Amino acid sequence: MTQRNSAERQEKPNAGLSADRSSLTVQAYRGIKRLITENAFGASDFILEQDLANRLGMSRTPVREALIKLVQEGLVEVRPRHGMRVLPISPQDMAEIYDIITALETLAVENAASRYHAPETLAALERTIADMDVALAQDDLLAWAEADESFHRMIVEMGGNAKLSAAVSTYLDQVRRARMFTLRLRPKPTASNIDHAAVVKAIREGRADIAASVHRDHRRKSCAVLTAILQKLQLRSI
Amino acid sequence: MTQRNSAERQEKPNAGLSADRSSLTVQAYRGIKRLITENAFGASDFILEQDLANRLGMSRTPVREALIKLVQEGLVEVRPRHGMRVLPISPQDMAEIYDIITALETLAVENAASRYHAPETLAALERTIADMDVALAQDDLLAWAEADESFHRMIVEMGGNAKLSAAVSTYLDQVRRARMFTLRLRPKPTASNIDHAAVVKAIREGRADIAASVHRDHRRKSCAVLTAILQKLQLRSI
DNA sequence: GGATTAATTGACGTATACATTATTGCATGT
DNA sequence: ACATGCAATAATGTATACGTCAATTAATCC
Repeated sequence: MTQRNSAERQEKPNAGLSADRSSLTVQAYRGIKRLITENAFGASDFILEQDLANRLGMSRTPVREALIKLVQEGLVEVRPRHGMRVLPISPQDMAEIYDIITALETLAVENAASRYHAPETLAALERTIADMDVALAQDDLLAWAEADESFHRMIVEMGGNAKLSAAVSTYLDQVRRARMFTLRLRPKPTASNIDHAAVVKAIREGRADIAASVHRDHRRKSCAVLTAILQKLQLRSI
Repeated sequence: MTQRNSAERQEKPNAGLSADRSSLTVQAYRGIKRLITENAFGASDFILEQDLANRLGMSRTPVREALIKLVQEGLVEVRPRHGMRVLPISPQDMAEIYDIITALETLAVENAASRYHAPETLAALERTIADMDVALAQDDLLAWAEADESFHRMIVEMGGNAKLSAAVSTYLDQVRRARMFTLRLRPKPTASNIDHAAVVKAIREGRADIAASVHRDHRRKSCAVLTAILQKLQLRSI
């Protein structure tokens, strides 16, 4: 009778968050993704499935399943007898991905401006702008990047298209490493918040076309800055 | 000893295309996708991993790996003790996906108009338009749909952003079933080719903004027609 | 008789075993 | 010394084994 006592507390509301309860496959997925963002493996060296399995304390099966997802999300590459590696990003990749992000976020912002938003939502949005200002004043670029990403995530969410949010999130993951890399190489992003504020204003006023065009410009500027840096450094890829 | 004979001929140069040489996982992927588009399983009934494995003549492992991909592409759903099923599409899903497709294709068309294209490319493009006219004249809606999809695929390719092409393709897969379903329920799409021709003309002339806005309108009209049908039929989902 | 609980079933998640095949290193011949 | 081919090695792709847990059925209690 190894059945666990049915009196055990139900954890339905917490289901998604409790790390233990989730399957090894998703633990592997999260684990590998984490290792990637923490740059635990030097760019462009290959890691074998078995090594990942050892490191994560599980067998190859869930690792393989996680890798399939990560490959499809464009985060890693798997070469049959060499293992997995983080996909390097060339300036052109960067440009292509940013093009897509720009189009998708612009759509989201356009939709967001056509919808009603609770005052708290808009307040939260403006809080991220304030956070960015503070971070910038303190020269805390990491905090700035985090707040910036929050802002973008929030306005995309406000568009009300879940599939769109998911897609944008995937593409942001693809360029995160490159963005972090350039964070200290780019001029202080002081102008960003002017754009952000303008977008929020347009959303508040329901001016979809203005919100869209401001946001499009905003992203295009970012893209230009980042790709320019990558190219200047003569880096074929990161 | 059911292992297949190792004396089998090498087909390296043909690797990607020969069905035999490709891994069972990709065979499973293609096989299941094919079964879906051929509507081999009635919408909304669940199929177990083992059943799929039997049907495809392989073990559960490659089936599971294929399912992970299909889930992530938004084509199917897997419920732990019920099996896999084709994801039903509600009118709202349809609208959300079309919104994304519209944004992405519009970007591609805009890019396409800013690039040079070989005369053969443009000729091939116009051939699909002719094909659609012929198909429509003969009331061959299936041929029409195929040519229409070719047209859209080609202009997206002409944008020159590979990741963008892949993304659009994924989203088109998601709505293909619904589109096929409505094919005979919608008014004859006679106006489509007017739009298509206008897009090609704008691309030829390098007028990115015109190409973009014409194409956006084109897709929005399609979306409106299709979602209207789904709603009229009171179908909560397909 | 209805509802709650216990037993049973069987599908899934994961680990492991195994055959295949690419890569690496070595030996051999020119 | 260099290229070529063969053997050894090792990582992968796939199958299979197995424990776990959810869903269903049987059984018990009020």
